[in-house]
Amino acid sequence: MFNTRVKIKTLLAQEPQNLEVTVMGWVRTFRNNQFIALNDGSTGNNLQVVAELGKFDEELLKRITTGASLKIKGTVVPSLGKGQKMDLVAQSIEVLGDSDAEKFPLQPKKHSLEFLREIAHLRFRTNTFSAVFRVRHTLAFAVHKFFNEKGFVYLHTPIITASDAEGAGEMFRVTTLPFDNPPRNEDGSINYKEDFFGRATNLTVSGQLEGELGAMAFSDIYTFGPTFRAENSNTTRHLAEFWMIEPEMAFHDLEDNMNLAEEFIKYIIKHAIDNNKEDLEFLAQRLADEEKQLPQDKRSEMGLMEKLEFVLNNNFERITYTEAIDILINSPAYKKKKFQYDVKWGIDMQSEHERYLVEKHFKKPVIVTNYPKDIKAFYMRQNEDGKTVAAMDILAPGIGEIVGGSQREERLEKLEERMMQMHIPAAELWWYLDTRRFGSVPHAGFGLGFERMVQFVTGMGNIRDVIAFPRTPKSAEF
RNA sequence: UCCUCAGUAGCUCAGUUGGUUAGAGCAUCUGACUGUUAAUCAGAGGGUCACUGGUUCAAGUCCAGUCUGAGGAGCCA
Repeated sequence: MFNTRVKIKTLLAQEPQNLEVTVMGWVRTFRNNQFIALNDGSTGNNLQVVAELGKFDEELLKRITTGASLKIKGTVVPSLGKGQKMDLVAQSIEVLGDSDAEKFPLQPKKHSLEFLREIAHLRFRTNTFSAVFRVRHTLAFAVHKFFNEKGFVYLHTPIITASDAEGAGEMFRVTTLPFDNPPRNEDGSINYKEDFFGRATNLTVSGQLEGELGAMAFSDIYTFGPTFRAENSNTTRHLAEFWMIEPEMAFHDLEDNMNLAEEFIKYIIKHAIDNNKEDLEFLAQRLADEEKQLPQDKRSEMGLMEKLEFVLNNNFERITYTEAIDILINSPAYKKKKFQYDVKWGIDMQSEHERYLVEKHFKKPVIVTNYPKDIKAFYMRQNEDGKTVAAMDILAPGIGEIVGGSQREERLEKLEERMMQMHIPAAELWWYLDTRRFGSVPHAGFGLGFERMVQFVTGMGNIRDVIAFPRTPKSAEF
């Protein structure tokens, strides 16, 4: 029976009044052959356990090494030292699992994030990663809480999909056919009729199309699940496997969509501040220390906590694509030819353009709406001007696009016409088009990259450090 | 995929115009000390200089290729 133990978070919240308790956790450091910093992951803070001199035999003390797991019974008393309010004076110490000090890779010192990525199975045991993943949990929980409170239905859309029509990127093939000798048609092409599903299948790149089917019955649904892109992307903000949140709402237009997205983002940030203040403060300090090494002009103007409070207390800037282009063309940066890529109406904005708008011009999250139809997906609702669609992207400082969404084209003829123009096989998507045939309604939705949200809230610069076991090109360890 | 940079001890790094036995801090081990806060002090051990090939009397250092990692770009969330 292990359940009689007290979690360190619970213990540290109490006053030290000679309580007798049992704790379990992992050794962070063992100082002076006397003081054990014990952590059980319930909080970033360690419990200081005091092993009084002469009370325990040498053989046991030698086994108290960084990384070892311990069960300790003792009495909680006010600490004589300065760094903590309480000590657990040990009566008994049991080593549950040894950790060979010569082989355990984590040391009580600062490690590079790159190195920790190589030992991702152990990095949860560091201050930084335990904070990041507690915050990640809180954010995930807040996602469900937000939508649940609003009466959304959590819809589990399929991971394996037969449609490759979304056009959201390269897909991973799912098959049970043998690679060395697949069944073939007479013309030499692979015969997918013999494959597991009787057709070619892939891992999903988006649950949106299925999400729309749900919205046409429940009014409001959201998905929150793994999403896969087989792009050869090597950046600090792309993963081959990531988690995406995709709400879809019937009887919503573009403005409703923006309102919901903004409220949603603020809600989950607030939830993290309310529930993980210590972790966020730790991460803020980490970020500040890291930025001290940068030249002044590369440092953030705001600390992490300030940035989050700022986002909560200010409305996101809302501009149309056309206005965004005007701002860029009239910017000092453009006039001084600072942009590598030219700006004119119709272009797909480059990272440098988005960064300028968000980080230099507005200095806060920006929602850009009504993009040219030629650079956006087939399902977005066509505007009256004949040139633009009711799309909206939310751009966040330091991250770039964090949300991509739109009001959907609910008019069957318009949708079919657009699919034809963009060479989307309508026959394959008969089920999708059926929603426009039977009780079609104006509706809208968006996709939010969960890891990018976690990056924004934790201040972590690399997306590989906010997902437990990142999948990127040439990397699928663990 | 493209561009740039990097790969030297378990970790973080230094290593001069190519030249004797490749160094430091931390970690580890041994000992000392004992109310410490990444404890401290003394000593010791620890290297396929990413890999393959080449140039040279001589390569960690120069050249080519490969692999891996990082940053930026594209694709996007």
